[in-house]
Amino acid sequence: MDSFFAYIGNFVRLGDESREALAAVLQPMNLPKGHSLLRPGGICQSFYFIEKGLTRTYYLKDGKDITDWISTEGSIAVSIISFLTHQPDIRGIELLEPSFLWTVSHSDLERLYSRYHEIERLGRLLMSAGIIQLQQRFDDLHFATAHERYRKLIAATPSLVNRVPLGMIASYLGITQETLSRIRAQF
Amino acid sequence: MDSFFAYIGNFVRLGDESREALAAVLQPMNLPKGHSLLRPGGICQSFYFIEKGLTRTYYLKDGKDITDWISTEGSIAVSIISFLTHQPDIRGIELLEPSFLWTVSHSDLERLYSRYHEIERLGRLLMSAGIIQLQQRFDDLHFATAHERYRKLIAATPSLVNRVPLGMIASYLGITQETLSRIRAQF
DNA sequence: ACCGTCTTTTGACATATATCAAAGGAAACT
DNA sequence: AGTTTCCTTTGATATATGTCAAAAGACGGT
Repeated sequence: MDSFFAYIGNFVRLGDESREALAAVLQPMNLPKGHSLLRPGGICQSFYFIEKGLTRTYYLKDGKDITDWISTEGSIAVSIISFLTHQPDIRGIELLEPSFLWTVSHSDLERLYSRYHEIERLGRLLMSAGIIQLQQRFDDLHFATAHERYRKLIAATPSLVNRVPLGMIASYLGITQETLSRIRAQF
Repeated sequence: MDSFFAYIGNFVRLGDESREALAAVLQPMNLPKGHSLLRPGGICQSFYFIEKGLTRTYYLKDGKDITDWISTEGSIAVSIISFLTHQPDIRGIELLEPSFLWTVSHSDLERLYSRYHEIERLGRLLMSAGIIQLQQRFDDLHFATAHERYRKLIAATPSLVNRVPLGMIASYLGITQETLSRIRAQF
């Protein structure tokens, strides 16, 4: 639980009351590799803070499996559009490694938002951080070559190369597995 | 001002007090075509609600002018990373048509966030809507062809074709002007 | 109405990446 | 250890899009 609050601490300093209220809704989960947190086409009812482990968000497009996002220790896994709109979305979430997660349900979070201004602020800041992340990834996809994108990814999270199958990294970068294999072959 | 509050009303129903506090910080601006709301490399100190007119957010990459976002009547123009982080960013904002805008400064907004839980909530919901928009655009860039992206854009906002130069639409779609011209030539 | 500037189209060619196919390796299960 | 399944590499070819260049067209100011 400390790792979760350390993460939260990057965004806001909670008072005792709201901190305890938030702690009270956290659900610990210990799950095996391959476990599905959300099936494609379902509604994302919770977000997951990853204390230990690795997840990916993915979807199927024309029969191909596309990795949309990879979440590592100390970050959050969620199907964001579904979580925010409460509508089904094509994205699913699965564990790439046995993982220890803290779960927060949408309904609990809504209740906390209404009751605690501080937590509403936390929500705003988490969303803001999400926009920044997504915008930066968007810029990369828009105007960096596949080669540059791969270099940036391994610079940011070197361990992924050994933890995530090549095909998943490739679709995350917006290229095919074959192309990534060739990029890799030239350093 | 009504158009601004109509927009806000999509997200949250403000009480009288917070509504008046928000109204009090709105600054109307009437500006000519070509006016620069933010110079590339500057810090985005405000966001702009467009009551009438058209803006684009852009940046320079390797000497090329890239249109990052186009904002039309009834939406918001802002350089989001700079606005949120208070850091300089490569993006600038300019008017593509003479426009009537409502400006909200970052510092006013921060004060309102702290004072009114309702406005903090509004901020959270605006950020959430921003993530959804950006994610959908990201998905398109990732896995729709240039042809599909162009069709979607004109389906969503047909008037843009006549209001925005081709080169700007092309870079917004992530392709060159020549490619877009050719796409257009085949319907 | 004219001139200069900005915008769009068209052409020839180059290149990055995709697709299809098959073989080689590595990991997992019994 | 052996077998199945998954993962990665390599090859040949196809395709979408980019780049460079120049002409044609539209627009705005005087």
